Amino acid sequence: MDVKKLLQESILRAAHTAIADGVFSADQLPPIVLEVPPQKEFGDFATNFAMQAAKYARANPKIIAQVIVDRIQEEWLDKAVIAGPGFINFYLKPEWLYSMLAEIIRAGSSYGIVGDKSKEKIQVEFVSANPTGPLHVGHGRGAAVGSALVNLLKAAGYDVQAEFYINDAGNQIDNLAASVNARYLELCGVEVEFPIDGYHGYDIIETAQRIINRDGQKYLDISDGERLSIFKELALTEKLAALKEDLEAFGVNFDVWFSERALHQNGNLQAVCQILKDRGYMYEQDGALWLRSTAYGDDKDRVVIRDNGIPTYLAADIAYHLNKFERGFSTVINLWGADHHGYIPRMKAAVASLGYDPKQLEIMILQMVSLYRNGELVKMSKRTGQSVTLLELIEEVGKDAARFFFIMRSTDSQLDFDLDLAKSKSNENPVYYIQYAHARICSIFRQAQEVGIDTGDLEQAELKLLTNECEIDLIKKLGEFPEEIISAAQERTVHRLAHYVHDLASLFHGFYNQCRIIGVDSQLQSARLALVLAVKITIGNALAVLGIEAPEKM
RNA sequence: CUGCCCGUAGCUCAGCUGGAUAGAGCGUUUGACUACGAAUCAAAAGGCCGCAGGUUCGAAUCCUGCCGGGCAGGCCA
Repeated sequence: MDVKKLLQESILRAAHTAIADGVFSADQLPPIVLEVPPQKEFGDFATNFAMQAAKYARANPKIIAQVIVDRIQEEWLDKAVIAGPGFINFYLKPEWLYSMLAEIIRAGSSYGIVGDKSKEKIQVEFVSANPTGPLHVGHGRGAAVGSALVNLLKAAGYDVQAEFYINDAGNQIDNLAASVNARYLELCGVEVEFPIDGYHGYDIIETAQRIINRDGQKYLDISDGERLSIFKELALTEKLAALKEDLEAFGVNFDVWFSERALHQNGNLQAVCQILKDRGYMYEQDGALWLRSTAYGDDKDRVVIRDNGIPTYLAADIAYHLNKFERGFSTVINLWGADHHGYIPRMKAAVASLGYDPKQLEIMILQMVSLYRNGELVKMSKRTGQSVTLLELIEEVGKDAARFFFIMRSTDSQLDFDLDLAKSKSNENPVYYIQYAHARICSIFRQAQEVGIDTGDLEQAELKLLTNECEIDLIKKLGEFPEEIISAAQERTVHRLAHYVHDLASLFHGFYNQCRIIGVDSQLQSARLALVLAVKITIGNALAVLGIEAPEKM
């Protein structure tokens, strides 16, 4: 079925036969990597196996290549030739393309859902923004990449859970309460000083106003402490709801919303400290409790419980990660903003101190996002410390364009987000370029139906009539989708998929302009409809992973 | 000062565990709608892959040192 696998097996067999024949000797063989050659003249697949094997065998790569070529004979293989410094190029008989195409149509919406790794539970924790204000564009990158990564890992067969860690304990929440309190008093005509670390965002005033609208000035009569604690809960509930709403509008959903406060209330912090003490990674000094994170490569040890008895953020985080691993995840992936990268060593050290392999905790750092409008950087407000909110961004450029722009770049690179480009509904926008391909295909099928063409059973069509170069290229590209999913998932690189689907759309548009579909000879017409259907399926499935709509019309 | 990320075409960026002539989009120039959606296509121009060493059959890719930009370095989160 899978030609690539067959080919790998053949190469391996040939190598073993050659060794058995005593042609060359090697106590070890490199993995057989097959790649699509950079140029078509080099065939359908190529391998550098001979060059790699040359190292172990201490022989001339070209000779090893020759030995292998001499020993490969398959009915589906047209020829294998040696090229360049020792590549072996394989030219396959075209049938494999057609059976691949038929299989895509048969698989339909499950094409690209590969493998079954459901034994492996992976958790992805992302966004986890403080519920103290609206999400901004930086969170947008995390939200888009995180949700796409979840989809990608699911497509690759893993059992995946998306989680949001709610920072509903600690300083920032007290500041939130104090800020709302100050705004409330202000609006009630009471003169107050705004808290130094307070949140200046307009949304805080709105929250205070809503409290007044609902409950009037009745909170003026109670003590400051009581009022603060009531406002804390009110604000938290409201901010959290707003967060969920914004994320849903962005196509982002979580399986679990995990409360930090719950960790405190359930005694998880004390418990984890006890475990670390027992394991010898925690000690007392200057009245505080320290994690011996230097034992696992951190620059210095870290305070976990302050000398005033209040736990640091790290304490909750350690308890949280222990909780994650106790839930049975073999891999835990955290998406963090670049400003948190300095936190990695201590977190890894904490995981190691708890007896887990730090490799089980993968931390993906997303570099900063800068917005550009009219070629100029959109500066963030000094006073509120906030840039454009995610919601504003979605309203301005649309969910799909925003997601695509966040996803299309490597997370290691800083992102220059061009607002004008993202919202232009024209040829310069890569999102619409891809969606247009999908809509165009849907239009073709509408058209076909109107003139009474039977579009059922297309996998039965005479696919071997597809012999144009652009048709062949398109089929090959379609066939790469499953392995694209696998490698993107392995490398946690969602942007690869964005590039793939763009390339696919490009090949489709080229084909479309060159080959007439409706109205040609009816056998060829069916074959081309089949091809186009497979493109629609693949684009649709790829976009689904990215969380982007595949429209029927635009 | 130390750590992490980045430096590739005018701009924004790909380039997978080292491999064949370094790619894409935008922008620029020139062409293609009296047949399926021109939000499209075809073609051209455009590169000491930051610099300097090293590793080897072979380096944009790996190592070291510089240079430039971003982000961190709290008993804040």
